[in-house]
Amino acid sequence: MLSLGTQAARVLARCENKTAKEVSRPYLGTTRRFARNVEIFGEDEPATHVYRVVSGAVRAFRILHDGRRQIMAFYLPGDLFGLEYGNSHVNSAEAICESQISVSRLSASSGFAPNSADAFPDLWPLARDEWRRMQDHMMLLVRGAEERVAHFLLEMSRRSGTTASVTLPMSRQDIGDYLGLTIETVSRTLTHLEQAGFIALRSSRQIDLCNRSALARSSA
Amino acid sequence: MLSLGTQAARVLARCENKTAKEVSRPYLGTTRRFARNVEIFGEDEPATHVYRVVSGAVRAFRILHDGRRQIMAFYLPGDLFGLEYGNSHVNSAEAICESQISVSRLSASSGFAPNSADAFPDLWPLARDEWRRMQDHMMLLVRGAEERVAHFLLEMSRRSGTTASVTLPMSRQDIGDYLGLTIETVSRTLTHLEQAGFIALRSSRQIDLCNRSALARSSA
DNA sequence: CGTGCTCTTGAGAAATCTCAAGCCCCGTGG
DNA sequence: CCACGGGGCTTGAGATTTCTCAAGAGCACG
Repeated sequence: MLSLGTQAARVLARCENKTAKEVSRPYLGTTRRFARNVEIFGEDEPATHVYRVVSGAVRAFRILHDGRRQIMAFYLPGDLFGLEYGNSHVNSAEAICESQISVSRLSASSGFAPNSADAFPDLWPLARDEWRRMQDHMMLLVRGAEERVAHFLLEMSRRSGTTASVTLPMSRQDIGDYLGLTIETVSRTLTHLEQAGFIALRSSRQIDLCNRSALARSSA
Repeated sequence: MLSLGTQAARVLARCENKTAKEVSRPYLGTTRRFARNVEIFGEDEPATHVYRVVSGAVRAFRILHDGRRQIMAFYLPGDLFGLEYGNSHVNSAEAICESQISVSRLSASSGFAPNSADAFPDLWPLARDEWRRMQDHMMLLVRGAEERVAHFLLEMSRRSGTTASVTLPMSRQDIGDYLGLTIETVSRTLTHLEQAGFIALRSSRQIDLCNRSALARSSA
């Protein structure tokens, strides 16, 4: 069993209540614009940069053997992404809609050079957030369609910081590929939730959450 | 966007080709014995130790609202587990069968005290392995029953280092809770794989992999 | 006012789950 | 040595959920 020692423990403690959005190291990145469906990075590409969504939205995904696409995560404004545990990307990332992405190089060639003891507390909260999101996502994939969709709506609402209504940047296909459902099932489930009075579809991408507690019960 | 700087980049590079099993910091832990189905740590307990399986097998899981159990990971001899990103455990862990677990305290009170730059390369490969395993697991949950079971058998075979045959320490219920299937579906799928000549069930826990390539095709 | 894309809806097919029964293995005790 | 009992595993049949295939509706854009 490895021992982690005093300083690691202190660093862990320091990270504990810090979220990825609060990581406050200086920004060195340039902001780039990506059009809808344009690739930001691809699977197996060397992971040379880290990214932050300034505006818009991003999907990270993998293509399965049979051509199906599994979306591993959506990233919304403020979210960091693209930092890998290895040298190359395991997922591809694309802009879901017209997006501004802050891109910064991950290497010595940037003028800024903290030692690794400084970098560690930056990396750890990112890893933790990613891990938690993924763990929740995994739990989601073994539940019924209504639970998945209800949970998804609440997650999007929470993450976009809205209360009464949520604007989805992604298509039904994206939602389906994220939840492991077909677009038809996603659509039908939304219709059911509307008929139950839990939500109202202003338009297909604009959804009012009329009854959050009922939604939460559905997602439970 | 945060910058990671030179040393972090070097450290990442150093970690790149290191797996959890190879992490070589000194062991300080004492080896404890856990009987079948005995809890090693529980959800929400403070994460004060790190664990390594010496013999036996461990399941890490969460209980869902409705009483169902989702197994997040199995740990086999040589695997490290229980290291969390926060202060407390998110999963519970139990011995699947009679197991010896090496337990070491994760704090300053252990005599061993590397600085965090030393601890970082220990933590990072662990996080990476865990992340990869989880990502694969997630991809698995959106596929058909036969693919899930075939993949599971190959994974267990690979991880236990055997070639022709695999001995499963866990019950059908454990497998089902890991794969998001019922025990009946797991059982039926194994029967199908046997009828197809891909495997042979010596006993319910002892499975010969007669045709690995066919299995791999099934799991693809 | 078409055209193309996305979304919704329907009906039948397929996969998985649920409920129920029975089997197998193995340890225990007569 | 054999009957008994319990847990784990398998099998079956019908219910349920989700998928597939197909058609049509809504909407933005040229």
